[in-house]
Amino acid sequence: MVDINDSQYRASIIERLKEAGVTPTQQRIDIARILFKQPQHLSAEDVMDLVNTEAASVSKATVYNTLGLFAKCGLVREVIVDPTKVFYDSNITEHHHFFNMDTGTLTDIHSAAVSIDCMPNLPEGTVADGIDVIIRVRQSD
Amino acid sequence: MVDINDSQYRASIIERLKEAGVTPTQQRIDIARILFKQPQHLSAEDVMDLVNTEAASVSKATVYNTLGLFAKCGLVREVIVDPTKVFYDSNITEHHHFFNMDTGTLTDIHSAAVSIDCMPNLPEGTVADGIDVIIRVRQSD
DNA sequence: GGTTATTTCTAGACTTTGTCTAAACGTCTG
DNA sequence: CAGACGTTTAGACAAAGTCTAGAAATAACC
Repeated sequence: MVDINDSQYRASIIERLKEAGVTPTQQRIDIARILFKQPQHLSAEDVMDLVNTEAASVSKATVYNTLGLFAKCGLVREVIVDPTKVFYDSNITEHHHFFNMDTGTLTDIHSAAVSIDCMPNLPEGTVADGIDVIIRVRQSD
Repeated sequence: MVDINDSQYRASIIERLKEAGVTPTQQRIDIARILFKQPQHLSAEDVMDLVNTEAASVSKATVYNTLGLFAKCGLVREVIVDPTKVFYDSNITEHHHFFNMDTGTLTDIHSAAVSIDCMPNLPEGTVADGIDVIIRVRQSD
């Protein structure tokens, strides 16, 4: 388990933000430290709660702006499966998801476990941006 | 193009609702007539507008309740791709979707064009409910 | 037919996620 | 120091969808 307050971890976060072309401000570092601690799926509200549990306090607007910015820069991936909220996935390697509709939980599917064997023709005048495969599951017990 | 007011069409709608175990009330018929007119992707608001364009007037709560009921009974399929609203797809045959992020438009992908070659192991204590494949696209021009 | 019981529908209040705005704050540069 | 630019903030706002309590159908029973 990564220690969020470790200074080397902090330095690596700053480096990662810079590489993505994002100015590493205090608030962005606070948010990034929580997101990148481990591969996970967090809603904006989860991030708000986690970042404000510690000393730091980041406003709602900044949390939303930052998550949107991170998504745009490829630092996190937006996962849209729950009509009530967006999940931000800190694992940006190619993979897919199980979504448990009863618990609202996401679980990763290793990329190799699923393969799209032929790419369908895209609609006129469009380019592909990403492929999401979501397997919806329910509790059996 | 199906005429929504055709009495045979109306009778077939009622039959379809009954088969799905849904009591065919006036409001449900009004909504179903619009949905099943052709394979399409409509938001709850789209349905509200369309159903209230005609003579009939159906309340917001009923539109939401009815769409939820239809989805539960397998008469329509919920498509969750846009964080701001749910789409209801009147095509319930197996297929997938392109989602144009610039226009907010859904387009069908014929089922055969994509194949999931091996079903990954589901999480403990769950059963599969459905597989969604979404290819996100952007305008190239 | 008349009287209950049950389901469905409705208006409008409410909740929740997320956006917008305008001001304040920071940082960098000349 | 002063101005310019990017970032953060509180709080107002917007939009999708839910909830509630009563009205209106519908069905069930005598």
